[in-house]
Amino acid sequence: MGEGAKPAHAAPQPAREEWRSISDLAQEFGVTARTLRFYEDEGLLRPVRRGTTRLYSRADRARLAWILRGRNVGFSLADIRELLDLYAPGPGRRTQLKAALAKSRERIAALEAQKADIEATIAELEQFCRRLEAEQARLAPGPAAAAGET
Amino acid sequence: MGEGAKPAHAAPQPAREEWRSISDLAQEFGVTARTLRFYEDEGLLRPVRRGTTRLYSRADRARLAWILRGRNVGFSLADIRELLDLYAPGPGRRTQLKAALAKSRERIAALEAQKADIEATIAELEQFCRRLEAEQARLAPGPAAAAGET
DNA sequence: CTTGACCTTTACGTGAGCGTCAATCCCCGA
DNA sequence: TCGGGGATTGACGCTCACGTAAAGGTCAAG
Repeated sequence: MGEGAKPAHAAPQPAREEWRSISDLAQEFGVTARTLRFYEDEGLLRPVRRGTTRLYSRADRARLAWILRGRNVGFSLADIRELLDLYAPGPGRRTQLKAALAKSRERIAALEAQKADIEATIAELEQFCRRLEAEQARLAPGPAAAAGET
Repeated sequence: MGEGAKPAHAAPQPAREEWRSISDLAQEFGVTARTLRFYEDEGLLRPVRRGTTRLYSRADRARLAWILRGRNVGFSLADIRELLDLYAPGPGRRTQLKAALAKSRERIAALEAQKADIEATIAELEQFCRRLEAEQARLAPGPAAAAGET
């Protein structure tokens, strides 16, 4: 360990924040800087600025991870924004609570269905793989070993 | 049973095929006719024609179900076409077998990852729901029962 | 001071996946 | 016979999620 020189009296803050530039963050998450700026325009991220330059905190990174997971499960960016907004400020009013609860449950139901579809697709692909393997085995030792295996 | 008049000497074919028009099929699967024509243009479906009119067989319906499931798990139409093409003609050559196997396994791996993301998202949403329910319970019986529950 | 590596904004381009006319055709029952 | 309802093929439009210049600011090293 011990990457680089540190000032002797270190660590006043409990969490060291470790800010990232946009290109660092992009590389870290396997996206482009364009994508991060786009997400900011869409209201999904709000990095702080030093001058005009964006700086991403740990919270921003966690948020980005959430966003990318949402994207990977098929959420639109609007969906993701809605869920993040839902998540963020514990909504005080009861009607809002009910609405948030309903939306969350809808999402959950849709995700369960999607999960079922994924499992079905995996099952079919695996069966297909087994068929291919059988075919492969049928071809290799079958025709009296025509081509040489050295 | 007994929908409509049938000729007396019925059922020579084992499978009755039950052809569908494009709008019937669309309604049955909850898509539009436009979508079905588009999928045909993209090489995903090949219904037979009576004159110029499309007629969809049971096989077409099964294929469509596969397509829609693929779409629902996030496959692009190009992905779906590739998988269907892979599926269809048992490719004879060993190199093709190996390639098909590799692609299938890649897909499976991606789907497993996606499934994990979905499960994680479901878990978070469920936890969020529990928080909302707790909040709800904290508001209802708390402030001396202001609004009446009859 | 210049160069180069970053950062910024603005803005137009792109591919996927359909939606939406428009014009035409064909068949079927009143 | 004449609508009317559904089928067809274009062809253009639109949204989403970015890609891709273009044109410029800033900072450190050489």
